Amino acid sequence: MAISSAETASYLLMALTHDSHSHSQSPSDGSGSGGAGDSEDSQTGGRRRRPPRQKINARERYRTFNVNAAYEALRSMIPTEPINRKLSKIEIIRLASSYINHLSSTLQAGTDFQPCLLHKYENEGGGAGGHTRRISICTFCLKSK
DNA sequence: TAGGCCATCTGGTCCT
DNA sequence: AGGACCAGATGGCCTA
Repeated sequence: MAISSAETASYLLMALTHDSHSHSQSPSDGSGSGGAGDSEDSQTGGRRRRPPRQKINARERYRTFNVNAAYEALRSMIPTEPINRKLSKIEIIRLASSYINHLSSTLQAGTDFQPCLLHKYENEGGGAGGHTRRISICTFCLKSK
């Protein structure tokens, strides 16, 4: 995947507009890496004839591309160390959620020094409950100094 | 080498 | 009817 996202986008758009008549090579046309790989299906031995899927596949690739672009946009808003640390999609979602909580606590607490901890204590009356509670340490609180 | 992650294909369902 | 969205299946790549 050494292709820039701009190139990928234009390629996907091309694939969409010129929908399907190209059985030619492309990063993955027809049978990429997954699935049954027989999008043509009816070759020599095949009896059934399914409608061509290239156009639908191209649309799905374009949709996936847009989803990934959204992931990238979200990723760019999450501070990490190092700044360009690779995050999986599930990490992006979890960290983004956590970061939103952190920012929200920062607003409520009026400080950016461990706001999540402060906010938690304010909300819960400082731990008057009798039983021990687990204190979850916010990743972003740990980093802030 | 196993496990995690990902892209792609595909069929189903819902919506316009 | 066609497109968007989704989930399952599958195979490739990468890392511990």
